[in-house]
Amino acid sequence: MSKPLPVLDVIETSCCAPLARAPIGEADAERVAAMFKALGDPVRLRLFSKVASSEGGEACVCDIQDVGVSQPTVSHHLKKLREAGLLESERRGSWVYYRLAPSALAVMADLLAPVRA
Amino acid sequence: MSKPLPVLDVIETSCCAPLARAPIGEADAERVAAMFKALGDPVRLRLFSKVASSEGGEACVCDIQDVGVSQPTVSHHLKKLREAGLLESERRGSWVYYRLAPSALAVMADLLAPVRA
DNA sequence: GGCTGACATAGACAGATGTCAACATAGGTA
DNA sequence: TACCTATGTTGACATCTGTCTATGTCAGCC
Repeated sequence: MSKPLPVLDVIETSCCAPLARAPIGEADAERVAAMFKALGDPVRLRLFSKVASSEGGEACVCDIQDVGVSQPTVSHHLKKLREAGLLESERRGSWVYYRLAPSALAVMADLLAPVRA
Repeated sequence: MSKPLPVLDVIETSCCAPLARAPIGEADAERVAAMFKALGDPVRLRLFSKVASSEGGEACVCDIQDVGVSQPTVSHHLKKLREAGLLESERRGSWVYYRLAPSALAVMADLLAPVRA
């Protein structure tokens, strides 16, 4: 197995086999679906992409909140992304900075990895 | 631009830059979010994984419908996966076979590719 | 202290979503 | 023809979700 040890409470560095390798289990499906669901909204996807692509790996809310919805709605979506384990946040002075959760991208990319015949 | 020509009606073989490379545009976000949204339900994720991991690359509905919900609900979810461009279906005799849409996995995996610093 | 800016929370609301039972359809078999 | 099996469709329902306005909280500045 390429999964040495389950590290943290959320999905860390690895979760399960690629979706195309073996049928995902019921419990794993629940957790993984929550991650994909978080990206399943256009506004959240844009916020996530803005954070992920921002210089220095983090972005202040004020830098990314121009997505066509109200400020509370932005805050609501960022919370969802945090709860899904995709983003982390930290307050510094007046501003709150968001950055990618360490292995969020890798976990999802692994799940979607094509299985060479 | 690395997007020579939009080929089909859905996202074909490529859509846009990885989420972590540049902020995704509004229109692209709409289309991509629909794909992730389709995987954002545990039942759909399991159905998708069952099809994707099935031998020969395709599976009859009767082989995958044991996911804890009624048959109409399974049918409903498979339709959603089809509409999202993730699965294709074909009727052969009494049975309907589902298989992975050609580049579905690759498109999503590319979007989630980490951008090496 | 009071004020202002940045962000989060609470509550309300319309619309979307997941589920089921009932029905429809399509193909095989007799 | 009639019947059965496999699957899709319809309509109804409760719940979830995205959005807003209003309000709260926290930090800096006067």
